Amino acid sequence: MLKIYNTISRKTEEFQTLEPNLVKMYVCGVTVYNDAHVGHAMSALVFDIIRRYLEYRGYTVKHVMNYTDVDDKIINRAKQLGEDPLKLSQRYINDYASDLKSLNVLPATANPQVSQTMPLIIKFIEGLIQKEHAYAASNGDVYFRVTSDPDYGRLSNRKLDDMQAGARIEVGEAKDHPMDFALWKAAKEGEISWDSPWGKGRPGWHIECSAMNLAELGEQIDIHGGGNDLIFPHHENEIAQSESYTGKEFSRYWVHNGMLQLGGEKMSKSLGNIVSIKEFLSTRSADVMRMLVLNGTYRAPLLFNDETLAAAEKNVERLKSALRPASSTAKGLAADAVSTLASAAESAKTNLIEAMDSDFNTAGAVAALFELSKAINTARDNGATNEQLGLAQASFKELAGVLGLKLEEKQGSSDQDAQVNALIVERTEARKQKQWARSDEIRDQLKEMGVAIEDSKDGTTWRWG
RNA sequence: GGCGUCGUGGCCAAGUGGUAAGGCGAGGGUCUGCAAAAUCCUUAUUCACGGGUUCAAAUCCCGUCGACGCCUCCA
Repeated sequence: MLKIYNTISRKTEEFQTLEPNLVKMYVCGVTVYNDAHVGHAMSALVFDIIRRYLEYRGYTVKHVMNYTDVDDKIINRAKQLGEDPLKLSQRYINDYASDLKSLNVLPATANPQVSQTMPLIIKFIEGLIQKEHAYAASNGDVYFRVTSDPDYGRLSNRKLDDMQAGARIEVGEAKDHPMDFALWKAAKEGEISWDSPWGKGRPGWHIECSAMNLAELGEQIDIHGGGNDLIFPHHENEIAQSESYTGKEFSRYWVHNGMLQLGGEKMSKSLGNIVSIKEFLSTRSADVMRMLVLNGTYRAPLLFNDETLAAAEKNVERLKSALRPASSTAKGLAADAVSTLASAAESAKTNLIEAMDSDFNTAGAVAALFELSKAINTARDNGATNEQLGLAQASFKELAGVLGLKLEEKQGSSDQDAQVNALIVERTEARKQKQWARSDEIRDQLKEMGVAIEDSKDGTTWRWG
């Protein structure tokens, strides 16, 4: 039985879907005006892992991730670059999509964009005005009336009175209540805008997600996800809008990932302590980024530093070792050793499911993979044939795949491979002659080229990496 | 100040009432010409601190200290 921590109840709850075997999951995507960073990658990976696991458990997952392509920051940046804002955002949408692909994140089943949801957004706002949850202000903005929602604040566990007490909240002149938030913003001179019953303008930040949810998944969804920095005000306001509009519970489970930490602080565009996904992938593999996430707890802050990265890198290498072929001189395993390996594969599966069922305990799931890789490697060391290893390796690969790990060895071109093979032949000859200096020289040369070699009784094997 | 998450070995991190998974690092062994990889052994009588409940607590309760996030755009 899968259990998920639900932000709104602050409890771990049994997971039950609205419809049998179907999960409707909406995850807040990014505002596209700049290169995405590894913090965004963390969030994308967390929900990719959740989605993969749900699918592994037999659910069909409708996974919606939106793009915010209309926003102040986009407008500002477009102005700086002298570029059309929608062109700019489209450029970064394509960019982010390719980042996600590089990270082996499965494409969402839908990727709605604000700019393409205008009619529904306007209709949504009109509905809220009709139900007196919103009002058009004198300045051309439309605001949501927070006092019209008796539950307002229940996701983030805040009370309107407490929030008002904060000195940082200034009462907008046009607002009836300081916490009222914009559904529609009147356009400033020369800004990109859309026609609406309230004049030219554009949507506020929160309404887009309510509208796109409705468009893609309907009135009620199973999982709503995003970074925990979105709990307030974004998700709080989404709930207020959607539930005021439909009169129904919006999302059953609210799932929030913790923030990636660089130097003890949240990585964010505004703090400037950023490593972009592209920078990361120029030196390390997608599996390493994913392993970093898997090693942690999705809800907790994730430490991004040399030590945690080095560990993740080693972990990936270690898992890869389980997939290596049998020794060419393997004599075969005795029956009892074969069944030991088979039961190791069985318990790895059981343990992985048990861990993941417990609020996506990925660290526990990875531990199950380590146990199995050890069993496989031991079997190989004891002379297992490829056939004997095959079954365990297949389940190992399947389980790693549930977590989204590819565990592929790097490939070289055939020219490069030929060059390496020639050097290996030369080195083998040198070793036969006990010319250790020459042998080690070639090994160093290969290392420079990015080739790791292993000598054993039955010869030398090598691989890129 | 308010809300929330959390504080487990050198580091990352499971474990939420019955006596500390896993990984990285470190030390030692097997293997090797030497390495590398793999594998084996060792590495927390103890879970921020102080009280309390209990036959029994890292796990529950109270308090203290500390970290991080949100309260303003943010994955």
